[in-house]
Amino acid sequence: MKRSAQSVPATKIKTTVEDPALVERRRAQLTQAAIACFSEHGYHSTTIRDVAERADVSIGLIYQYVGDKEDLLFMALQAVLDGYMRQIPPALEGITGPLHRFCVAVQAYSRVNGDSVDATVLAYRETKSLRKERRSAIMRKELETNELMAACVRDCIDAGLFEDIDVDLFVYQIVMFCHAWALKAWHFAPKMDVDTYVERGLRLMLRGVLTKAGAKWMRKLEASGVAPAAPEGGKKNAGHRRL
Amino acid sequence: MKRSAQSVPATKIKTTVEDPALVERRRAQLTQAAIACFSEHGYHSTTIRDVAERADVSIGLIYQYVGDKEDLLFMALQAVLDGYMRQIPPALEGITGPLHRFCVAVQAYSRVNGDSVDATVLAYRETKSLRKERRSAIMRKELETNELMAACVRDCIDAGLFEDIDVDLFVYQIVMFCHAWALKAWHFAPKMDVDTYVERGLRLMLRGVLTKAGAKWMRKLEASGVAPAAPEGGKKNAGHRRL
Amino acid sequence: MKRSAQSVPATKIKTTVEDPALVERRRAQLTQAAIACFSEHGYHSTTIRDVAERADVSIGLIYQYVGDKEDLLFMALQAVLDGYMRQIPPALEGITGPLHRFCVAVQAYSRVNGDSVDATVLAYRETKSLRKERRSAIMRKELETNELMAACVRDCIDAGLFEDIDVDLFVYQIVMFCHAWALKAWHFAPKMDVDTYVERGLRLMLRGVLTKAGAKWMRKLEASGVAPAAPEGGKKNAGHRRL
Amino acid sequence: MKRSAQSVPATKIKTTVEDPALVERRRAQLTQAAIACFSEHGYHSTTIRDVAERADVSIGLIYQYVGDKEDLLFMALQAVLDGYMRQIPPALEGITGPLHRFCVAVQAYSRVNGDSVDATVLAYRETKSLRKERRSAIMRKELETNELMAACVRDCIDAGLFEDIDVDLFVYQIVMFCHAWALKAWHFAPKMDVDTYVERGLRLMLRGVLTKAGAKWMRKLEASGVAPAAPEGGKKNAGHRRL
DNA sequence: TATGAATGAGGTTTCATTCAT
DNA sequence: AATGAATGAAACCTCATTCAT
Repeated sequence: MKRSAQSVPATKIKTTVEDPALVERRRAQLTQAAIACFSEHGYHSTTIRDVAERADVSIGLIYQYVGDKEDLLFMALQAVLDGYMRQIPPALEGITGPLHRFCVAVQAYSRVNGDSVDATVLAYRETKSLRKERRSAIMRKELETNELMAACVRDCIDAGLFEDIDVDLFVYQIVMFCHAWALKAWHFAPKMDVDTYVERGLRLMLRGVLTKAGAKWMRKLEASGVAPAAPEGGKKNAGHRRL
Repeated sequence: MKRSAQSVPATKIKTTVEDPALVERRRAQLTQAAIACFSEHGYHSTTIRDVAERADVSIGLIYQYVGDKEDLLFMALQAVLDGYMRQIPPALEGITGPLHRFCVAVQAYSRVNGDSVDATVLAYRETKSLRKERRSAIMRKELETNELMAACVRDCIDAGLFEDIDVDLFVYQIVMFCHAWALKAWHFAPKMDVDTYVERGLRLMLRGVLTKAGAKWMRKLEASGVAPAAPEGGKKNAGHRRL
Repeated sequence: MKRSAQSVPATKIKTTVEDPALVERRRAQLTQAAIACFSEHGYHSTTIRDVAERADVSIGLIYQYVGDKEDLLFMALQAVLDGYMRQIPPALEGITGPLHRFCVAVQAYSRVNGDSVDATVLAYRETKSLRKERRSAIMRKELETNELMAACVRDCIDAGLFEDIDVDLFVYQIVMFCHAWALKAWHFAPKMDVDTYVERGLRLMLRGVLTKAGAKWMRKLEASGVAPAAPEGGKKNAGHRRL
Repeated sequence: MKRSAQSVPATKIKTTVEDPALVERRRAQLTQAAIACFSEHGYHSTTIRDVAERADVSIGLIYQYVGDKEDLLFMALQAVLDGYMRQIPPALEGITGPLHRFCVAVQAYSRVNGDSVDATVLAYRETKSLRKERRSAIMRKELETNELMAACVRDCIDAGLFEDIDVDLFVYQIVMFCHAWALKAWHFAPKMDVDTYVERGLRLMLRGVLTKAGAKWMRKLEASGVAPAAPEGGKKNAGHRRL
């Protein structure tokens, strides 16, 4: 007696609730709870009851806003990626110098990443737990985010500040470097804070990429404190740490 | 919620079988099957029965060589990391030039990685599914592997071929870059092969690191074909910008 | 991570147990329990736990011999219909007179029916709870059973004992009449026993069907006590009008 | 497992609405929707939401006119049986000849049955899903309906048109024969239409029951076209309709 | 009177693990 | 040492029913 399964776009999520505003609010609530639970114990080890308790709702309510558990994962991963998309553009607002924009973009990226280490790790752990169409949707979102940074890189190249490098590869190198902070937090967190981490890493990576003109601009930016400055003192971890 | 079982080092695995040679053989067999299954479907979605069938043994037999399912995961992850440890030293055998050694080490690393993409992804997905002590054991193993490359880097610095960089950070940058091939295979695999990928990435990363002397050596190595050579004419990839 | 679904004949039932003899034995055990439970409370109101308890096995065991709850229903209904198929032929063994065979077949049929009133009712209640292919399999079985009686009817016609009637319709009339005993047990059971019921009904139905020759034979059979005899003096039922 | 609620006659249904006309209207609306849903998917597989949607009302509204889901089933089954009660008497209006009345009654009965095959099947499937008191109420209704036909039969006997048969048994035989059209629609519907079915069946059944006088009358009726006529042509389904 | 979001008990099913053979 | 049938806890999900609006 199964009811037939309409072929809906794989990214639409079932709900029995009619008020769209309510749906949005509840979904946000559930997504937050899901991110917290999944980050902590992983997707499979988290029960629906866990999420319900975390969100302070009943189990039944969840299934009024979501078709199944996987939907929660999908929503969670989308929200994580949306975080990047949402934070970078505002950070770039009003900034014009291409190199400056690039540095700010990386900084913004690394901050989102640093603020939600668990969520980033979650994305690496559980994206494969989604069925294919949704996995693709997530990947597409990742590429869109990368594109924000890629645009900055291209501007730098066009402005003669960067060598004519492989943009895609370079951007992914930066992204992976940022993610490494989250993925290898057990290694880095005790040694330094995110900003130090990014600062140092960026300097390493930029050295091979900046043109002479780019290097000159960089020094200016460093002087004004908006770009990775040469470490003024105790290299390894001046005493911060967190996580 | 049981934790410590102090008498037994957390990394020892229970068995009811007495012949150590047999234990070793069976465990190897199970580990291979586990890696295959876990890589394909993930740890949680794989059943003991799946592993038993893949290993062509009975379910009961598994529990004679293993205490529980998590042991299989532990064995699998260890084996994956051991792969790196096992492949790099032989590759370095007989090679003396520090820069040459560095390049070969990276190459060896990236090849293990390229040959077992699924296993690398597995490590990222499922390390957190281990209980803490074992997670630490896995991390320790990762650091040991990194140390193989770190030694090469330090030699290059000491030989004046590399600037005086943050070794740890640089090594992790390379490692992450290699892993990215596996983690983002969906993005890179359709565009190029591993060797091209590493070649290009390495060149990007080295430019900021080589001293003048290092750069000279590099050109020599490239000429002799053992190091990332300037692309003579892009293959799949003729249209991309590059360094 | 779903495993692909082979298209097996819709009537094959999944098992994880390898020994076919054991499978058969356990399935029989489960089928009996299922018939009992389903007859008593209906299919939907019966829980798997109910069946497990009735069969004195664990819940898990059931799922080693059966794919899902519907399989239990299918097995139950098949077993019910098989009952008819199994009982009628032996009853006809050695009997040669066409009219005699017809009477014995009906008698056998009505006895199976009378012995498993609940099961017959179950078939009427729950056949629709099966998915289509299986529903068809059950219907096919019903027709096969009817064919046993249809053959007798045809023989009677060929022997000139029955008029040239619509065999199919006549057989179904008899079958429905038998089933009515079960379906309307609340009405008939307090008034008479099955044999009386069939005897009377049969006489009603035969009167319109027997040829003169048939009627003569019938009287002989009645005299020898193998066919519905004229009631010599109603039992429970002395006051009722009768044929 | 709760049972009796003695104060309220088991057939009274709870409502929070005071206007009796409204109650009646709404209940009729709900009953129609319930019959449709239950016939289609069965009682247990139908959700209250299904019924609400079919009736185009809210879920909450249902519970203002009905105590629980079983009430809907009860109302539905009552309505189905009422259908018979409602259709037969008008059909008999003005007809005086006992045999004529009998034939018309059967015809009317079979027509109700033929027009609501699903509903008849529903009654067979789900009557047992009612608690006992209500089941009895339904059975009583069935007997009342039968009584309409029994009266005709008795008149025929008294008029010397029928032999002195067991009225109760004969009526049930006819009723079951009619129901068989619904219950075995999968078998009969492809072969003939209801009227043909009833016509043929009735002739079979009447032959054993009509007295000589009855038979004469019958021929008259057939001649005037109001009774089962001898088939004029192609037996099996001259090409009419089906289910 | 009408609505529909919220609840949570309870059902089906899976699967790690045990243990008799 | 090897097998695989048996177990049952625990997970996901449904849906009758309530109640605030």
